Amino acid sequence: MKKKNPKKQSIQHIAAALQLSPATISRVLNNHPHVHEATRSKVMTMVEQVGYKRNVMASGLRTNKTHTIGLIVPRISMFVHTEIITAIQNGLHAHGYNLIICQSNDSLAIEQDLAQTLYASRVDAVIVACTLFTSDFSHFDVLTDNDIPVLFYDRVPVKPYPACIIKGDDFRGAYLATAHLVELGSRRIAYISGPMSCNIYIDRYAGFEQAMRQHRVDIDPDRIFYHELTVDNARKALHRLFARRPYPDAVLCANDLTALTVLTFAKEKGISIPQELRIVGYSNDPRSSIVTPSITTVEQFPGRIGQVIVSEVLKLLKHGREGLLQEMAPIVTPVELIRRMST
Amino acid sequence: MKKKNPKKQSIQHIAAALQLSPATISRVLNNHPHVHEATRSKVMTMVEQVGYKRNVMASGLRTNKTHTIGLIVPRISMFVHTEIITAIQNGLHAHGYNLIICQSNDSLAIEQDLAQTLYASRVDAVIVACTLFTSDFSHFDVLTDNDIPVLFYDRVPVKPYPACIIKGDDFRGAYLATAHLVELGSRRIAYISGPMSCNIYIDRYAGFEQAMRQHRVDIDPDRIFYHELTVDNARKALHRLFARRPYPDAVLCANDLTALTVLTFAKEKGISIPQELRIVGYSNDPRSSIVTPSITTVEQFPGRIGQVIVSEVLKLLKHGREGLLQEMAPIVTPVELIRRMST
DNA sequence: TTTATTTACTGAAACGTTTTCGTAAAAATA
DNA sequence: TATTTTTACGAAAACGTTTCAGTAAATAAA
Repeated sequence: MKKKNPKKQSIQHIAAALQLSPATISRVLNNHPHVHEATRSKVMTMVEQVGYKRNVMASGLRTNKTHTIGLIVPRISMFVHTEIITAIQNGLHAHGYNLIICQSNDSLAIEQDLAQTLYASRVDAVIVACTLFTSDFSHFDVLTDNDIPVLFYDRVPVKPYPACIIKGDDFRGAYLATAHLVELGSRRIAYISGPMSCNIYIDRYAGFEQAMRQHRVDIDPDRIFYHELTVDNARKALHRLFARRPYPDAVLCANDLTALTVLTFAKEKGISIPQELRIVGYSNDPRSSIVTPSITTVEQFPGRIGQVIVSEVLKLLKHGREGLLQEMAPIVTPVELIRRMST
Repeated sequence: MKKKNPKKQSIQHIAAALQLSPATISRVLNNHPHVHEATRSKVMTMVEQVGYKRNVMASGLRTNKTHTIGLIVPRISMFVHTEIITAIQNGLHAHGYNLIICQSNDSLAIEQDLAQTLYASRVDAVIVACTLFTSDFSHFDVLTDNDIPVLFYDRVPVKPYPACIIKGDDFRGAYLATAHLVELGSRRIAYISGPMSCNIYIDRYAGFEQAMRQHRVDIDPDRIFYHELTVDNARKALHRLFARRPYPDAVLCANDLTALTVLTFAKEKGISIPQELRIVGYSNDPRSSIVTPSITTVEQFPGRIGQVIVSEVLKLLKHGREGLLQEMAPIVTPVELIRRMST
């Protein structure tokens, strides 16, 4: 049973061994009609026997299809992205596609480079979650101009762009979270947002604002912060917030890392959660549920987002770009507020 | 500045436009010697102007190099793997390589399929962290037989296999953890291990055993469990452990998820940590540090493991397989015990 | 029976590179 | 000046597949 040195097997070797032409082998392999049943099985057994595997470079060169999808994401270690990527990877694999995963590290320069690289690889489609700072999207033109469909999710272009767009309902998520705080009685609500160059923070701010206005609660600009959502930045904001009284009675955070940082800070200062300060995060990072007290947050259902992405990508691959033109309206996926001990 | 319809650009179009032969363009693009400086710059400006990007399928077909590395991993969402993958991806990208990431979902059948697929894609090398249940490795033969180097990490073959092997010092990690517990006074130590089909659990058990023996503490077989490290399985084990007295006074867990489950269980039962029960985990999952009490665990330095993997892969790519033969000894990366409140 | 249609296959070109071999022209050497 | 060496480039083959156009045989229709 040991196949020693199977060596490079090509369609031609099979053809020669069977006294057939390469064309026939190819037809068998691609399930083309007009091939005799006897030859088909003869070929298949030989293919099995020598362990032939199609060379995707050769076939890709000929057909202009790689059966490979490119993915650009800021960081695969961010919880929501990890979950979404897992769903995408499993879904695409089930349909015979490979996935090339790239990380931009939230650097625009790297993102630009990656778009070029993925074009060079002639992937069949590209899925992108942008950098925090991507406001110009022309580096993706090389893809769209060459009929490689592009699909954005989560962090998507704010300006119109000829691509499929899938985003969470960030407006609603922030709206629900804010309304929840107000209904519990909070009035001095602080909001720690990400940079407003990114659609998700624009939308979340809008949801926050609308909830505040509808409930006739004033927004204190001194309690609003816009910056990259790192631990350091969160701590700086907290020092400002608790520099003088009155302290805020709630902090709405645009991600869970920031919410966790607020919780740690509160414990250090002896501020009781939720009695003196309520905390809400965003994304339902697993850490938010195991910490004490557990943190109220907004679930985005990353697995479902991944499935939507897969089905949209497959649609684009099947119908080419004509399907795109009418489908320019962004697809918005639902969110849900998860109430926990921090409120 | 708008480049409308740049259309498929090939080396031949550039050649035609410049009255040169494709060979010359190729030489310029690959920095070959013996090309006149004037023509070189002429070609480069034209390449820039029309936005030409090499078709890697064509060049790959010719050179048998794809500049793509395959990665097979049980789940990208497992913390250690997420970190390692991030390091690998960044490291390889810096050297001009793409990464195709695949998940086996801990299924041997999928892993076998993926090995085939990656061979079909003619990746330049494959990096693998095996399934929990991979004990036969012949499905990777298709790669090694065709001179595609294979590199295993973390979960590696237990039998000799012609591949580069990189593993954490699981023996030492478990030894340190166990010795730590014994030195604190624990004597009735339970150990929740993963299935013994996998090298990491074999090694960890050996480390546990050696520490127990050296400190002359008896191992009670009723307090040892071998199973997939899920929450459900952990809870079953805990029910058995706490079905009758005397209760264990420490639980050593082969991963942090299990340690977290033990912690939750103890809180439910009103068992005080660490006074009545000490807990140690493995891997330093971020959750283990933010929970109260924080959990003592073993740090594996995933970022460093990723760097080692990258440098070994690059070595293999540079020297081909001859370097492999002498280098068959596994590379072992260090670990460190992190003491926290749970002990 | 003859003619039209279908079936089963082959030959050859094409996809876009890289690379070997060959050959002029230029430069160095005699 | 004549000869050798070096430099700069072109022609063409090759990588392994797919597919178009074509053909001989088998089958169906007339």
